[in-house]
Amino acid sequence: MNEKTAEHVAEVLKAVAHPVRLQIVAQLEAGEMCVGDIVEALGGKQAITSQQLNMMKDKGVLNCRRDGAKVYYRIENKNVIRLLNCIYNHCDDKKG
Amino acid sequence: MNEKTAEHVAEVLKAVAHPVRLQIVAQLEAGEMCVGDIVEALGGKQAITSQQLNMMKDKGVLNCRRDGAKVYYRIENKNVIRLLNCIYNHCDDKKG
DNA sequence: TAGACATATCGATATATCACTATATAGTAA
DNA sequence: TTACTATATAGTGATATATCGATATGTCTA
Repeated sequence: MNEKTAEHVAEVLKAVAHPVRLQIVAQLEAGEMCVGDIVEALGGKQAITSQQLNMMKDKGVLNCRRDGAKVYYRIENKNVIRLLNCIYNHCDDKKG
Repeated sequence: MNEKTAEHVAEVLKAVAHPVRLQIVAQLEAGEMCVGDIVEALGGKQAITSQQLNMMKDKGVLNCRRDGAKVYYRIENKNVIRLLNCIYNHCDDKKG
């Protein structure tokens, strides 16, 4: 793996390498959600959740659209889903 | 995803979410290597490489065995390889 | 317009990570 | 033992990240 690729990949991985951000992505796997619903679903704080959503959007993991007062986030980088599946397998392996 | 799982997964992701550590893992995909050879292959510094190897070992990503004066590291968490493949696919997608 | 609600941003602080030098430890060979 | 090679660890300062309360911005409705 060349250095440029490594740096880009590390960026994407860092974007999701956080407990709350992983849970956000897991939530969004089922479909887009607005900020308020994500906050409620995960029991987080509004400001922090918004920051994390924006951060993942900046890194290309998520994208969003505004509908009236609400902003709906969705997974933009579909490979993140595959990544999550790899991780779930890992957890299964550790159990078995 | 429950919080406990999310925390564990985030730990593993953080362990590889670094350009040099990604390159180390990519190197080790072909088989075990001793520290000195990894240092030489990636052009890093001895101390830093050793720290990163130990860090990934602590997180369960790598494991090692001593053979005389040399210490050979290998990938312990095979799912990290699958993870890398997901990532490579991601890069391909971005190009195409 | 005012007021309510949804989301984003600011500014401070705490903590974590990074790369680095110097040094310590472990093993080999004389 | 000494000298040498291989690897690990300690201590430091710079930078990055996390979290927080407070506040700003955007959108709707009346």
